[in-house]
Amino acid sequence: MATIKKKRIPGEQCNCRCIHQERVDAAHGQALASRENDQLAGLFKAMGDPNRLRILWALDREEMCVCDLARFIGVTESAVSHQLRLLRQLHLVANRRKGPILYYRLDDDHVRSLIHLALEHVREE
Amino acid sequence: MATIKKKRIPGEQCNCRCIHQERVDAAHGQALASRENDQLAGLFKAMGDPNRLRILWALDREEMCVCDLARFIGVTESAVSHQLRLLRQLHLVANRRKGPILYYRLDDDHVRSLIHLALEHVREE
DNA sequence: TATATATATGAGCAGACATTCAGATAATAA
DNA sequence: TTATTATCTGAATGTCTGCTCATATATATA
Repeated sequence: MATIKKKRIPGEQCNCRCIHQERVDAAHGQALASRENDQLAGLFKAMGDPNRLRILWALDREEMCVCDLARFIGVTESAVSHQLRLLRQLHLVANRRKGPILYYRLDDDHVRSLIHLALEHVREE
Repeated sequence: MATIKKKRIPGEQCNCRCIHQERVDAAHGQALASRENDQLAGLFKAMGDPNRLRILWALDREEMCVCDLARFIGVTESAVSHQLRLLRQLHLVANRRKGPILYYRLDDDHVRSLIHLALEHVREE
């Protein structure tokens, strides 16, 4: 019996594998909606950059302006501004204006909890 | 008074900004060690990919083999295997062998908590 | 008005990353 | 042994991303 050439055709899948179809079906049934999964991944990804994480960790203590944060993590204010925009869009940080200065703070208690929970995991090993 | 050209020299920073030096110092004093910050970011980043998140979410229900997961998320088994290696290294998943088949499962309850906590944040808006 | 400062934005680039393909291992059965 | 299957690994590749630079916008002051 000749080996069947298994080229993957998009949308199709061969059945010559050890698939537990009932598990795959169950997983599909329970899976998050694609949009929600992406939102969730987006949140984790936002927290998954060392510098953004430094920003969040710092803002957990007290509010800081862009200049402060730039000095703190050692990058340009532009870089910080770009990152803050992303964090703002995800409702992770918020700001208040005092004259020309914008003071940033954490926007959500979930962030705190997420960081501390993750820290537990990391410190466990 | 002529404007001073502000080229950033690595390691140096100008003092002509609205820096709240005491906040920067406090932030430095409280900051996570660089290594720990990177580990934490690594964990979030690992959870910050849509397909890896799908894997974790699925394994939260029941253990699955590589083939199942590949079929479930619609990528090659190779892709899943690469992702599982990363998740294994971070102690997010573990496996048990049954003959030639490796059954993967979540390795840590923190993962569950992290996902559900993050979901709360996402669903809040 | 003009000037200075704090922040934001867009372009461009170098490095990181997720995927696929081809081939290597590991386990099982004939 | 050989053949088959499940998984893993390395290389190649196209895409994403985080940074800097240059510039624009917004606020305050002279």
